[in-house]
Amino acid sequence: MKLNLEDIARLAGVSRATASRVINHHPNVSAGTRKKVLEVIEANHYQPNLAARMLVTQRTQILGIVIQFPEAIFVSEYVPVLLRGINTVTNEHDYATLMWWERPGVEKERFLGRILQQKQLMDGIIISVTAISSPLIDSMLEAQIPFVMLERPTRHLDEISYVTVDNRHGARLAVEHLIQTGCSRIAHLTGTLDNIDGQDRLAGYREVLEKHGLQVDPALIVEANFSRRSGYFAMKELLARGVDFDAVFAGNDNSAEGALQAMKEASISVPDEVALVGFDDVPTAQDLDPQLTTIRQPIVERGMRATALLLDMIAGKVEKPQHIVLPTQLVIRRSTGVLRAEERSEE
Amino acid sequence: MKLNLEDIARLAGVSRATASRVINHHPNVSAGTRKKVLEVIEANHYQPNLAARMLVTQRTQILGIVIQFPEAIFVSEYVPVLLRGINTVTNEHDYATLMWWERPGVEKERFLGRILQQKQLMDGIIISVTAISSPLIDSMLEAQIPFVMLERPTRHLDEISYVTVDNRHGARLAVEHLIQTGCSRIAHLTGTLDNIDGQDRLAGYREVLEKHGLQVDPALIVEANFSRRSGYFAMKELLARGVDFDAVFAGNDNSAEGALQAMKEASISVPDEVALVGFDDVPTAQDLDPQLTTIRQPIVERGMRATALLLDMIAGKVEKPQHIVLPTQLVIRRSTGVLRAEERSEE
DNA sequence: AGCGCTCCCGGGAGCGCTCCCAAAAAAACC
DNA sequence: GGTTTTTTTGGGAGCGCTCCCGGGAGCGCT
Repeated sequence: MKLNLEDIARLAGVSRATASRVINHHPNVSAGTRKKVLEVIEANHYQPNLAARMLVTQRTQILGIVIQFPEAIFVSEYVPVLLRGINTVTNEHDYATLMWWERPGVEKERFLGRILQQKQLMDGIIISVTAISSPLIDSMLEAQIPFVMLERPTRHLDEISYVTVDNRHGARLAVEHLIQTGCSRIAHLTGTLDNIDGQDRLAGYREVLEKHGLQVDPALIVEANFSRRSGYFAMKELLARGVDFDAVFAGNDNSAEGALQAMKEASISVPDEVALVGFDDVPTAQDLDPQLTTIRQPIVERGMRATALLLDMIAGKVEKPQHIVLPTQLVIRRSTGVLRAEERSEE
Repeated sequence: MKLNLEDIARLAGVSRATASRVINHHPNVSAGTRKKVLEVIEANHYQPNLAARMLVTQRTQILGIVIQFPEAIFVSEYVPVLLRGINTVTNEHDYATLMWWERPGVEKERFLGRILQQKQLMDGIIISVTAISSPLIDSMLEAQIPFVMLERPTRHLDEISYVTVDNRHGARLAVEHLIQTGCSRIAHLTGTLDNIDGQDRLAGYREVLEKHGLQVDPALIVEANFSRRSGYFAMKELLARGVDFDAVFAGNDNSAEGALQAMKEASISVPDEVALVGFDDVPTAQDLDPQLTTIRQPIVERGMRATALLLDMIAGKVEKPQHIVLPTQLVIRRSTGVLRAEERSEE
């Protein structure tokens, strides 16, 4: 009962080739026949068979998204916002997205095997990994499948395209801001440290302290992993250490939120006693009490640019790997005490 | 350079048909030729072309997952845990998953159109919607595509398969427990109320109160939406109302967490002054301080069962729509004050 | 030896589409 | 009006696979 292109062509009184042209928006079809064919298609709710099309075009119109995040980070706001960015572009280009979500450490080989096995289904892949060195990357390179990373890789830099943000610069902005507001004992709750974003933010933090002749006190650095809970416990740990501090630069907004909660429980006032800066500027950063000063990274754009780049690569429009670094910017809110309530900047 | 089945057959000295039999584990192939063919496949890293296979078998080996959640709920732990359950089964059966995530209210028609357009790519679909009435359901029924819902639908009950949990019973357990521990002014922070799960939990709450001759006080019911933030603000709202209460039954663990935070800020002790019960038993329920008494629903199993059912439907093993309701169970922890620390039950 | 039966195997059709190429029609030009 | 150019159309091959069907080899039995 399902009609195929042949049927449509017959009903419209044209050849299969012409009907195909209409469907694929080829220019050389007269207005009359085009209209005729479209009517028949419409009347019969015809939809071209995608498998057949894939077979001959060697294109699937599907993009893979590989996310190697632990659940704790998967549930952070970063992921859905990123997905939103990716989807914006895929939707525009009629691409579907095949999602691969791997919890690190869980059946690693099988995961990779499965991706490799189904790689034909995807015209290209967007990869976001927390762990810096992943066998995935090597496999992708070997498999010759177009892919774009969302983090700066540590190896094969000149063979891999990626879209990232200027984490180091952002971290510098954060710490500079804290210093300018008069803080001198600045703690850092790190991000995931086998993740390049986390490393870069830590590096930026160190850099600014050194530049200002402040010593980098290991007692002020607590390792966390970008999750809210880790921020909470890192802050508890920091408090337990009994060291003196007047500001906290958290690895991201999530961990900042956790840290804030821990400070509230310890009756420490933000920003009066301790200034707090996050990173990312996820939507909820503005909803915290106090509103969170943070480093904005264009998450949506990060996803969009990566996707657009990937599509260009698939289309053969990109000759050599592209490295895109999006800017970060300081967004000042209440948690660093600079603004009085009436001065709060609007979005 | 890419080999096809023809090449493999030639290299192994057999016909294409025989090579195909080997690949598809057909029985009638002699051990010798099977071995031969497998060797050639192995040596050349041959992978069958999925598009061609799809074209002839009419199967894609892809499952669609449609999630209609706002971002706030998407980031709750429920989603990744559910996905984990689904993936467990799809992985076992070599199915890939195409994910469609819709933020309610955002370009609804286009979303539906896209799914319909690509429905051929999916052998079946798993649907989880917050909004009770969704045009999606009607479209799916009309499109004759096998699907399983993760919530009990309100219409077409006898045409739709679903896997849900006994929300109402769970809610009853929660409130009964609170009453047994001596609470009488029990507040409820509802779940999303245009969601059937949320409705059922509210209904269970009402039912138990009435059964015990306690009046259902509207002042004790605050609408929330399953997100942590909504729980936080709902609790603030409840406190602002100035009504007396000695227990809170939250729509889920996330909102319970938010409520807990609000109570901490208001210096209300849980469980000493107010007992708190959640719903879901997500992993972090045990990490809260105090650990959260909650109603456990088998989230992973919910995903697994739905997926398994869907695969059975696709295989034609299911003649009429199935309705699966998984049990819920009370998990008592510190937040209802029943257990002293040394009595805490282990998992 | 002859018969029937099972077990293996190969030939060939066909899934539904795109795209090349050549032919036909239309348009443009002198 | 004839010729060249451009535009529009159709025929046919081919993408890589599965599966039906029929033929042949091998085996056991009378």
